[in-house]
Amino acid sequence: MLDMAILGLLEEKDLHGYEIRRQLRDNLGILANVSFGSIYPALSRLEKTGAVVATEDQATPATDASAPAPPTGSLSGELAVLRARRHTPTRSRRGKKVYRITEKGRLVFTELLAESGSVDDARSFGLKVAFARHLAPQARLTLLERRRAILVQRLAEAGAHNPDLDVYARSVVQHTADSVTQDITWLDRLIATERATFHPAAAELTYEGDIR
Amino acid sequence: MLDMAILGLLEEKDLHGYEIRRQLRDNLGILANVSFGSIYPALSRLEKTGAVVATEDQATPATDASAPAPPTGSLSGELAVLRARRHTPTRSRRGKKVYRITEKGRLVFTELLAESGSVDDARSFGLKVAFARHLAPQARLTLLERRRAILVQRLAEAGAHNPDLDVYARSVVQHTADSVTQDITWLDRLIATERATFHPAAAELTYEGDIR
DNA sequence: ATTTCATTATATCGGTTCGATATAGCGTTG
DNA sequence: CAACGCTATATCGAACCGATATAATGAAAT
Repeated sequence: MLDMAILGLLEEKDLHGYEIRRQLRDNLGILANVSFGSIYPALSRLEKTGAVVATEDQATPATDASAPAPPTGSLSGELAVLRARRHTPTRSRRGKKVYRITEKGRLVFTELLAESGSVDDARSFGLKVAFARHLAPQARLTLLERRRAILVQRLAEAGAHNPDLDVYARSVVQHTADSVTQDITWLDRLIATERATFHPAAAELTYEGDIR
Repeated sequence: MLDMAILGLLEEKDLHGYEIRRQLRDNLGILANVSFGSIYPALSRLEKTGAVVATEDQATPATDASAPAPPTGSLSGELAVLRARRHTPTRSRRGKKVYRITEKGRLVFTELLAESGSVDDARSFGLKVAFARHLAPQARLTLLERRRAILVQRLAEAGAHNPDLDVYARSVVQHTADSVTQDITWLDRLIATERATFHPAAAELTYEGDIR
């Protein structure tokens, strides 16, 4: 799921891991404050499958420290340099690895965005919606309806609130149900808007029709 | 986190894995439909640390099939029995492993419930609230306030919604923020009730006072 | 009667995410 | 110039999920 979001960001411009996290955090705020422990493995995955390529940070103007053995005079200094080298063979001086999306990556992104899965989780669904502008109107509508169906079903199954629950359990269950209800309302608004823009004229005719 | 919930259920009565899942699903419904891939490892964990003990299913009244070599006359029948025995050396006939909470388990439960962590995640927090009746009034209040503080901070950090977001991203972010706001409102109600029951008389005096 | 099916029941596997931790370069500020 | 905070990458263990395998049981269908 993170993969999709990362590819979505890289579609706009090349970024490195730290920036990706910032973008997610700053732009999508509450929805996606993702850990580095997720970001970097995700980038490795994507690189391994060829969806992205890691390029060196070309912006290394001042203080060229790539000399083989800078005679610092300090032994510990030299050792530190070597240790750093050993640990970061492919990285540039600043240690920035800028990632660029490939053609395959663009394909993968489209697939991930359009695939039927990843709708059960609120987080994953939210991320999909956040990048829904890359979807065809039809696929967008389908996505929203699929999520709606899941929430409705979940609400129905939870159903009749158990009477032998104490105040706290009942309260939290009720509140969760209310949240889901609000989610559905939100989806209904989105779906309505979506339908209106899709066929603005025949809106009243095709209304409530043959959904599969 | 699951550990706490499981111990909470076992505090009421002995249960086996399948039942634990059902209880969570049926009672807490939407909030906690937990996978078996979480339940069974959790039970193993708890057993390993001695928080629970696995007992045999003693309820095997009718059709006593524990005879060493029931003369079924059918060879395949005998073989089936033996194969079942081989695969389930510690399990009873039905394969049920009923878990009972230990004294240490009760202690662990109290600790898990009272610990300051596991409040960032909506799920974990929900589960804690669901078992909040086992908490002291003070600890209960603290739990609710801690969660509230986190949500408020999260909302503040998300802050000024980015203007250069498209309709979809903006919509999902806004909706998420609304949900969090509703969560806070809910918490406020709970906190108010909690305070009222804690010191019913001085409610108006200590009102809006020295929260840490 | 027996096959078939749904339910009950336990268990493991691979993959994803998180939180914590380690490391280090860099810029600002005291 | 030392201390601090931000930028930046990376890895680790633990938790959880979804899928899958296995098997016993009971009821319904044939």
